[in-house]
Amino acid sequence: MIVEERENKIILKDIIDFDPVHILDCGQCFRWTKEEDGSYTGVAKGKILNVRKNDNEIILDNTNISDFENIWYDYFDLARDYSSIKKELASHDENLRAAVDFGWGIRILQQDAWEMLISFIISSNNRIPMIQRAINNISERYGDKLGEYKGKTYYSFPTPEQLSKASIEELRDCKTGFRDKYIFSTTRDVIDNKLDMQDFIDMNSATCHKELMKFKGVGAKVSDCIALFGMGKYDSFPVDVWVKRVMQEFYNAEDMSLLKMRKYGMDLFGEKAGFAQQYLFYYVREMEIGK
DNA sequence: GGCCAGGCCTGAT
DNA sequence: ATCAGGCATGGC
Repeated sequence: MIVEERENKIILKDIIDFDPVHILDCGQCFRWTKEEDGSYTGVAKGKILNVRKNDNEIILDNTNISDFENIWYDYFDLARDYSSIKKELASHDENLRAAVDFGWGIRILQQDAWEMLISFIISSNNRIPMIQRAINNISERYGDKLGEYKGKTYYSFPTPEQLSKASIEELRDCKTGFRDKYIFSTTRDVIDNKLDMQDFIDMNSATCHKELMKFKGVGAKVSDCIALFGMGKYDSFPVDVWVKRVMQEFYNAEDMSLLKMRKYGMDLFGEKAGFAQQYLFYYVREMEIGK
């Protein structure tokens, strides 16, 4: 990969295993929107970024070399060798090979742990467009105004302190539905007990998973998503309705409870369970397999 | 109008 | 430990 700096842009040449559509539309993030020109604009770490692909180049617009090195390099997980991950998964079984071939450009973003905690509480029994809307509402009302890009205003995701200003009713007004009280409780928990998300990151996967479930609104699946997308726990295996279909259609798990499917997936794919899950999720959701 | 969505909580067994 | 039933909201 070659990194070139231009006016307000970073160009990544000879980059492999990177496709903005696969990465930003595979359900792991909720704050990226597709522009009319096919590029994606989103917010992370208090910055607005636009991403697009041109042949074999990735163009990061509205940034500079300093932010690329300090923020986006890690955010897009560019230090990781996805070719070897895909090779290992593809050799595991034919279904995984098909899933990896289909979502070849997926990378697991290194997102903010606190943002993942609240975002995936909102995700429970919800749909992705509705989740995005609720998170945008929360960011607009309680986050910081970051600026404008292509005529639209962007806001940061609120800190625990900022979100603690919201009442349950105000959270309901953000279209969080019945999850309003969970968000309120979790935020109070973090503030009142001075919890540091870094402490969860420092735990081993099993402990982290168990501790996250102590928050209201966080069950096994939501805990796995927070650990996988916000805490670098790549052996997590979130089982949602789509992965449930995968396990039933591809892995003979017809009569298994969700909790047993989770353990089964972790046993099958080991330390790469999270990557396997993400390729499979994107594959079956796009193909609508099992629906 | 019924069903479902990146499920979780509560209460009953 | 496991299993119903309920739950906001909106698209199909």
